[in-house]
Amino acid sequence: MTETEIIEKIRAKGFKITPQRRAIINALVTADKPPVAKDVHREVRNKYPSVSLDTVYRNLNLLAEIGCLVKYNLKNSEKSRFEILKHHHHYHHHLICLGCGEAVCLEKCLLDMHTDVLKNKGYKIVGHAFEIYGYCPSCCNAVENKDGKK
Amino acid sequence: MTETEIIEKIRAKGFKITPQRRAIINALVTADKPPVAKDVHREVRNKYPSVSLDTVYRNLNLLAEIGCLVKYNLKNSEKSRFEILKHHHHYHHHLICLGCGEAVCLEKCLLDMHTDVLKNKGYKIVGHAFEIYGYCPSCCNAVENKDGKK
DNA sequence: CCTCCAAATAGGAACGTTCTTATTTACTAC
DNA sequence: GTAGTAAATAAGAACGTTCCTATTTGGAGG
Repeated sequence: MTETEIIEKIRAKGFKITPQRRAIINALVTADKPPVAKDVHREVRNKYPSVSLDTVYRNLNLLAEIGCLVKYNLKNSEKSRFEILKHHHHYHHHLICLGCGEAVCLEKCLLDMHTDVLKNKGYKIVGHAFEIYGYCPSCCNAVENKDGKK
Repeated sequence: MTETEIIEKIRAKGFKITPQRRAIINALVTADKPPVAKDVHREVRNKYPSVSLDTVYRNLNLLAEIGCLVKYNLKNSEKSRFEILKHHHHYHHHLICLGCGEAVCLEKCLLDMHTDVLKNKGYKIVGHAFEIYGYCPSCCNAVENKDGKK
């Protein structure tokens, strides 16, 4: 997803385009790897020194809610990372070592993983979590426009 | 898993049995639903009023590391819940509403979900995360005893 | 161009969780 | 039993993230 597409989507949902918001989006699309909030904050401060960390978080979460990026925690309660959605690849699978915390990102999708990938990584699997995000029936009606927000 | 089995496992891994630890385990196995850390803390303080929250967290994380319970966050960065492993059901699947935050625990396993469950819940799915926990090849060697710890 | 209002912001407080440090305690071997 | 040692503890500081409040600002409509 390009910077322009993201800005268009924000506008379409009825949110405003602020200089801080632009700078945050720019930091995200130009990052080499999914940054943590502080990376984005540091980057944005180069241009706007008074931007608050809260503003960064608010915008990262907004972008996640409208489906422009995915937010994920590699290990339980480590810092969150924020990755702009390229193509339409909503899946995000990780193979995480409980010993050292190292995470391997898996490019393949769910079902393939079970058959191929897991066998070949040499990991000893002790558990997994699979969570699905969406809108429940009663929220679905209110979701089309900005009402999807909390 | 019973209280006795858990204590045996702790001993087998070379960790010590303290009164606080016993009380924490007891609070976990007698809870009706997976508690958050504060629930456990409140419960344990009835017996040992000076137990610190840190001690509760340290023990909950230890129990997760040795595979006696699962720790999970329903929505991104909500509080963690801690569930004693009954049977050998390592799977933990949730259907989470991005609108209201309500979570439905799914009893069925991964593959079934795709075919049956998702269709019938009336949720509009916008994404999911699937994370696998285990030990990487280089950690596997050091895992048999307490070296599996950080 | 002005006005107006919802949305966005900065700053700091609050929350959940982990870390640090100094002290105490459970187990082991004598 | 006693001594020695690694592990566990309490207390509070620190960290990542969210919330609260008062102020400012983007953009729609006159």
